[in-house]
Amino acid sequence: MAWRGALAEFLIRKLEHFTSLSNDDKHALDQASRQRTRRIRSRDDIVHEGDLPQGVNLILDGWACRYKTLEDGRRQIIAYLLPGDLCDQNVSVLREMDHSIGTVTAVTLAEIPTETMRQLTSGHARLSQALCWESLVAAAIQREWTVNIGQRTAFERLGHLLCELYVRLRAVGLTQGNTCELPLTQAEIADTIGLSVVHVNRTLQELRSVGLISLRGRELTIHRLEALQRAVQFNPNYLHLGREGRHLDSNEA
Amino acid sequence: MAWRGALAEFLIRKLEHFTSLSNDDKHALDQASRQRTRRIRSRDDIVHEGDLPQGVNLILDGWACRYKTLEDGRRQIIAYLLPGDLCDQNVSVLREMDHSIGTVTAVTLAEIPTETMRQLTSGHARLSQALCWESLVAAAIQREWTVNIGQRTAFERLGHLLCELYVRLRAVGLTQGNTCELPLTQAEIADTIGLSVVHVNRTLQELRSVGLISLRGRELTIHRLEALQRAVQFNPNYLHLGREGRHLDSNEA
DNA sequence: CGTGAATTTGACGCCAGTCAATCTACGTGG
DNA sequence: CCACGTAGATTGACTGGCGTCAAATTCACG
Repeated sequence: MAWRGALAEFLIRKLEHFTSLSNDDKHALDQASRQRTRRIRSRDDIVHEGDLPQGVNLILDGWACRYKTLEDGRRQIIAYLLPGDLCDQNVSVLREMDHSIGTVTAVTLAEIPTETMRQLTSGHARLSQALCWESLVAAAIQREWTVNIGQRTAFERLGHLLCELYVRLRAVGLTQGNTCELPLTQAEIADTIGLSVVHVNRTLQELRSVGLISLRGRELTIHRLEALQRAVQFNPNYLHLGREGRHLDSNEA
Repeated sequence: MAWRGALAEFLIRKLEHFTSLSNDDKHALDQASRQRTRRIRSRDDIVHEGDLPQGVNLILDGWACRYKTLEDGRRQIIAYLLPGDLCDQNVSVLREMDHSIGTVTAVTLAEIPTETMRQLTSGHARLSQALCWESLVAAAIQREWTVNIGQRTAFERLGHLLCELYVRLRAVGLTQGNTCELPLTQAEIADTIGLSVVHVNRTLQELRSVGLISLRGRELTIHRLEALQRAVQFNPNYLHLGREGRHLDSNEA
């Protein structure tokens, strides 16, 4: 696999869950990722609400999140940005960010200029569709979060979140067997699923005590993924990882 | 105003909150809306989860909603689609709908074929940006709903929803003074903001008793919009209605 | 008017929040 | 190498917002 080690490695892996890309596509993506990279330390802000949107950010390494803060300090984490995730392919048409983006761990990201994005999509039809797919999936995840927070119990919410993160990490090759990293504090989890820290703690213990997961340090293990999925009604269809663009595939690669 | 009465009237009005469109742009939009229109009766489904996505739907008249149902019957309304709203500009790259779309009232919609959309965006740069803006705003609304359900109290959630719907309707000219239609049952409101019907009922009474709103039949009046906005921390910036594309404006219209 | 849907009300219970203390892990400086 | 400081995790006691159940009332409409 020639693209292991490419800066855009995780993005390429993710997009290949939709369709296969040509070497030319992959090369173009990797080149775009090399123009300007930045390293941001843990728990720091990348973008502030109110900022003028800049070009597209691609997470190369580490975890970040979108979040919004209310006047009285309540905070909601709106999305997690994992390696291979693109932030805001088209935000540049907006004048002002309506939320912030901050890091969870130290993050390396590629800043892809708007113009480079334009070239990428206009010159590579397949790639353009794959990028479109990636932004549709991001929207689908946001919708699923609405369902998760709106309808599910604490137990289901938390289990659902863990399932999603595990499956998304697996899609980019960041799991080892049934374990993956989970660099979130319980306070961050709480702000993600609309619960208090105390209740997150108790619910985690419940998930552990029924033998579904282990969580020690920053390492999550899901012992029985199928069982967990059933218990929390996690249906991965919204992640659209089933090579839905397979009718577009060619053998050129 | 030449475009009053155009089928795409509401969409045009909405897009003009972003930038001004040329007569050519408006004409193209209106033509696209005339190719195929459909009428769907109240409380009926337009699209089912699992369906193959079809072309783009434009709501010409009436209210619809996106929703998702869990196995045990719990339902979450994920978004409201109001006149002028486009559903899924690019879904055709997905193989399967991950949620359903149903009507709230009787709805008239225009089905715009994928190919027509392509022509619209490739031949009209300004329009293309405006449509991009509209889908970014839809995503921003979805994020705000996550915040709303995740962090706010029942009182705030409900007030916030009412503010949003009022402001969105006003943006397409569907308000009269400080009143607008609200064709939702309390059960639908409950499934929207993650509360029980009973509690929605009590919270509505609370909003009425403090003199912020009236709601009789299908008619909502917000007596003191500013006060309501403050009381529920509604900040309309996420709707991006401030002509953020104004630097693109020309005088050609 | 009759009938079912929608709204409203009351009583009661529980899930999850709050407050506050304790424990643990870990990095830092003496 | 250990004392100490701090962030994060955990626990217990208590509270309250919101859910559930069930009945009553009003509304919409044929």
